[in-house]
Order: sequence, then structure tokens, then C-alpha cells
Amino acid sequence: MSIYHDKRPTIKDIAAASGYSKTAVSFAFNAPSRISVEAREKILGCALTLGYVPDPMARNLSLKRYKSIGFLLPQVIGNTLRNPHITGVLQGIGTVCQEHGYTLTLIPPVDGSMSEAVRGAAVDGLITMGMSVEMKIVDMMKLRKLPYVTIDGTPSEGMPSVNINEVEAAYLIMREVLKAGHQSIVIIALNKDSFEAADKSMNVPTLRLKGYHKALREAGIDPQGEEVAHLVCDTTLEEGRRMGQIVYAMERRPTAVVSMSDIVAIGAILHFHESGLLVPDDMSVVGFDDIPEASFITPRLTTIRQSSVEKGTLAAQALFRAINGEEIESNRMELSFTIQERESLKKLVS
Amino acid sequence: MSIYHDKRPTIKDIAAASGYSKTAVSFAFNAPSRISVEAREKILGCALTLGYVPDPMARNLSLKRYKSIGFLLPQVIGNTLRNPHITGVLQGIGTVCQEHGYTLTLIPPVDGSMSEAVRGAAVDGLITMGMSVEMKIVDMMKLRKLPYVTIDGTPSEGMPSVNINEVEAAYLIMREVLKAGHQSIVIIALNKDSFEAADKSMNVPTLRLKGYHKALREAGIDPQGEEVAHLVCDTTLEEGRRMGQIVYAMERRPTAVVSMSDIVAIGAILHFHESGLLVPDDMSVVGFDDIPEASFITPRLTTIRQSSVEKGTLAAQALFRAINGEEIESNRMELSFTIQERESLKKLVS
DNA sequence: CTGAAAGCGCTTACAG
DNA sequence: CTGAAAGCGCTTACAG
Repeated sequence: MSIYHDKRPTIKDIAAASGYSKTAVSFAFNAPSRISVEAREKILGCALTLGYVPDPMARNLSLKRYKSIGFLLPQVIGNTLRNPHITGVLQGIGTVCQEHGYTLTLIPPVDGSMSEAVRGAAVDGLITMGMSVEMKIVDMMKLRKLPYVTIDGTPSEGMPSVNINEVEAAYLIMREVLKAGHQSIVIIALNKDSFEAADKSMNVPTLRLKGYHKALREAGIDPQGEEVAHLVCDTTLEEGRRMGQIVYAMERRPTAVVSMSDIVAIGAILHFHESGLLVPDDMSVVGFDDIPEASFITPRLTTIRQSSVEKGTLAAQALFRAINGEEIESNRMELSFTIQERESLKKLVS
Repeated sequence: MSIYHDKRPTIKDIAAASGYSKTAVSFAFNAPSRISVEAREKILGCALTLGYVPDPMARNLSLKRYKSIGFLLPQVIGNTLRNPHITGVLQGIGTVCQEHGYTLTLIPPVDGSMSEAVRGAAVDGLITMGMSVEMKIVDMMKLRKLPYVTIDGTPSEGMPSVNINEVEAAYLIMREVLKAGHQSIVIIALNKDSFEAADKSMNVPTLRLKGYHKALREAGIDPQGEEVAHLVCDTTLEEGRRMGQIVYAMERRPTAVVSMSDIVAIGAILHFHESGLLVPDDMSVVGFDDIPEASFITPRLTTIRQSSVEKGTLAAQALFRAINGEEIESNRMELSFTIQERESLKKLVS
């Protein structure tokens, strides 16, 4: 046996050693004012000598709380943490957790099942990101009476959510692209498979598509016509590269790539560079999110700026309110966004 | 009261409702073969109707385990998650956790205290990253008999660690810079204050500095002489920008920046660009880590390539071995690194 | 196959 | 100020 499995002293041992009761020992740590100074000193002294640390688990069971917030990992854990938009959200959540003295538990699927993961999660509340709003999960959260909030997800009955106006944002950036004179466009959507929403018409990729298409139609372009191509991929840099390759190889190569995600847009740009295609001269690219990397890449990316950190912050604050039994005033929190114009979109007309 | 605080059915309720004992209910979920099919069906049926989910906390207390690994956040949670090297490590750890059916708990300081955080952490083991190896934390981990592993930390007695040969890596990249003909150099070190190690001579910034200086001396340059400047900062993009500004404003501006961290190097490059200083023509910059962004930036960064993901993986695997009571064969795991030559280092001589 | 009972290590209302 | 005792919701060795 390793040293780790030696027995640790318990409250009982300290009670015995100090000559006081378990109650007194507990008070010594949690309510010093309820016992005499003498008792406290003696008890803390014993605790120190015997190396006693109250067991957090037992404490939590008595107190019926976990002191931790859970974050459901939308996809493979690798992809999740590789996406700066998501780590931004995590920053926001984490900061709020820290303020509340909570930890932040990242919850991967158990045997591939998200709802199994929720079933066993040792947390006081959950935050999900869009992709993982399958009904089974929601059912499990309700069963366990766990408060939850979703980010970038499908707003629905009893599912508090933090979003931006996806349709409008997508509409505006596509309009920018069209105003610049582009007529042949490829849209790179996010994989809808990961967004198992109850109402398919309300998930993020669908909403953004709606916005894109609206702008196209306004410009007299048929979204289903041959001026517009549609691609779909996961939200990773590698997938972005692959998309770049596909676009590069198209026989009727478009003049602009409109991506639902910066990281994918950046991947595409990297591939274009490697293939000798100049961005934006030969190919314009716009993204969505405005992750920090959007301003590292050359050319800097024109994109929709939204604050991932703030999304996380808002979601976490709402969750803590729910955990504390406060009524949530509104079920739907909407953040603002702006268009961040940079250099990756070429003006074909002026 | 909100709906969340309604009482959930317990094992007792299911026992009563089904007419079986608590033992039987427990078996129905955890050891189906130990009861009759009839009993199981009846019990699971009741559980379904009453909406029963076994309480993970109570289960964990009985089983004396948490099913979670803790990651101590080295700095402010924001800075941590904004550093791709660290999120890379987290990816590695997370993937191993997922395989073991564990969650990954991010542990921020409690009231500014790391050891208070460790004291109350609901985890089976801990992983720290260099910066947080103050003795108080180690004492607390020992007190709680929590297995732990450190990454990029100070290898020391009874502290399993995952590292690369920091001195050698730093030595090699500085030698590269010198071979390229640079004679006036600024070193940007990581903030040592965050690396509260027992043995100050062994922490990461010190080791890297040692390597840098060794190469300088070999080239006949006095590290303390006026050809070499030293700066120190936190590991963030903003700090990198600030460093860039300081370097830009130096009256005897050096020809090369040698940074202990890619993210800082990138920040500096961004500032140089904005100030009209061309990299690498007017200023060479090399980094350390090879984060993905190192190949986004223009020019792409020459740096030390080390696998952050693999660091996380190794650390987590070692930790699980310790948790399972296996002897750890070696206390010190060393990963390889390579020099990744790209375009940010200009050859002044050939 | 089944169940009564002890145990995990704490907290806390209650009585003294 | 102090402590005996019940309780948090599970697991499991043991006896039948």
C-alpha cells in the first residue's frame, strides 16, 4: 500500500485526544465563538499534532452542497479546450466561481453518455454550451433538481440561456460581405449533429444560417442557387484547414468564405496561405466570435465580436442565483455584439 | 423556495415504495446480479416513477472517493485559461480523466489562499503547475494524504514531476540566436514571484535563465554586461505587449528578444507591428512552448517545441497510478523538446 | 436471494 | 459553554 491510503484522523480521534466532544471539535473549526477559548486552543492544538483536516466530502454531505459548478463538455474534451471561444467562456465562469468560493468541475461524458455524466456529477448546478442540450440531459438535470443555464444554446421553456441575437449578427456580417461586392460565397456552418436541440429550428447553426440567407435574399441571391455553397464541420483548427482545402479545390471557386466560427476561418486561411492563395486578395474570409487569435492572423480577421468571457460570467451569475433559490427574473439573457471590421474582407466594389 | 430545493426521493423512499430493503435498492443499481430479476424490475420501476437518482455525494462518502482530479490554478483564473500552453496541459489531463470516468476540477484559491483551496478540495488527487508549489500547499496535500503531481514545477523530494530539460532547451535556443549573429539581446523572463518553490535555484524561470546565460557566456558575452537586458512579466498577451513597448523604447534597442513564453513573445510582436518595427527585419523574437498561435502569427515564431498535451497526459497517468496505490517507478518524468525554426529569427550573419 | 444494522465523517437542534 | 444523539444518503459484511 502506498502512503496515500494510510488512515487519516477523523473528528472522533480529535475529540478523544482533546477530551472534548465531536460537537466541540466541529465548533472549533466552524463556529469558534460557540466554545471557550481554552477548548478551542486545545482542540486546534490536537488537530495540528495529529494532522487533522476535516473531510470535505463528509462536510458536504451534511451540508447538502458540493461547492462546485459543473461545466458539461460539449464535445471531445480536446476539441473543447482547443477552442478559444470556449476557454473564454470558461474564464468567465471560473472567475465567478472563484468569487463564490466554488470550484469549477469539467464534466466529460461517461462511457460516451452525457446524461450518465450528469447523473453522477458532484455539483450544485450545471452550465452547458449549446451543443449538448439533448433532451436526455435536460431530463436528468430536472430529475436531480439541478439548476442549469445554457450558453449559445437553444432557448426553451425552463432553460435559462445566454445568447446573442444570432440571426441578426449573421445577417449583418453577410450583408457586409455582399456590400463589398462578393457574389460567389461559401458558407461554413457548424456541425449541427453536436447541437441536439429539442427544437431543431432554434439551434445556433440554424439561426446563423437564417441570418446569412436573409442577407443573401435581400441582395437578390438565392441561398440555394449555385452562387452559394454550403459546408459543415466541427469547430477545430484542423477542420478549418480541411475546409480551406475543399474550398481551394472547388471548380467554381468562390470569392468569399463566411464561417460560423473564427477558429475554422483561421484554419482555412492557414490552408489558403500554404496553397499560395492570398487572403484577402484572392479570397476573402470572415468569421464569428472574435477570439484573440483573430487579430494575430494575417490578415486580421473581420468577424462578429462577442464577449465569450461575459457570456460565461452572466451564465454563472444566473446559475448562482438559482442555486441560492432566487427567482430568475428573465429566462433569457441577451448580450450585444458588434461587427469587427479588419482586413480579411476585400472590397470588390466601392 | 425555488423548485430546485424540493426534496428528492432517497434510497429509503424507494425501499418503502418497492417493498424491498435499502440493500436491495442499492444492489439494483450497483450489483444487479445479487438480486432477483423480479426484485430488480420492481425497484427500478419505482425509481423511475418517483424520479430517483442515487445521490453521488452519499455514494462517494461511502466509497471514500471523489471521482475527480483537481487542477490547481496557478494564477488568476483568467490568466490561466488565456494561456494556450496551460489549456494544452488541461487537454491532456482531461482526456485521461475521461478515460478513467473522472471529472476534472479546476480549483481557484479560496480567499486568495491556495492551501485553503487544497484543504477543502473534493478530489482524489491534485495536479499543480510550477507556479504554485509553495510549501504550504505541499504540506496541506501531505496532511490530507492526497496524491499529487506537478508540471513544469520544481522537482523535489516526494514531488513527482513532469518536466523538460529546461536548462538545455533554453541553452539551445539562445545558442541559435547567437549563431544568427545577434549580440544585443533582451531576455524576457517569467515572473518568479508566482513560482514559490522551496528551492529557488530550481524553479523554471531560474533554470531557463541558467541555460540562456550559459550560451551567452560560451559566446563570450557577459550575461550581466550591457549587451544583455533582463525583463520580467506575467504570462499573458497583454504583458507581452507591454514588454514590447518597453523594448521598443529602449535607448540601446537590442536586435533580438528571447522570451520564456510564446504568448509573451506574440504580445511583443504585436506591439512591434503596431509601432512599425518589422519582425524579424528590425527585431528578432524567439519564444518558448510552441503554442498553436506560434504558427498563426506573422512572422511565424521560432521557438522551443514541447508538447503541452503530452505533459498533461503523463502527469495525469502518473497521478492515477498513485491514486490506485501503485508505486510510482520514477519520481521525475522528462519529456523531449525540439527547436522549431521558423521565420521570426533573422540571420545577421551567414 | 434478502434484509437489519453498522459504518463513511461530518453538522446541528436540543437539552443541560 | 458543552455533549449525546440523530441525521445527511449511501454501501456492504454478515446472517439468514
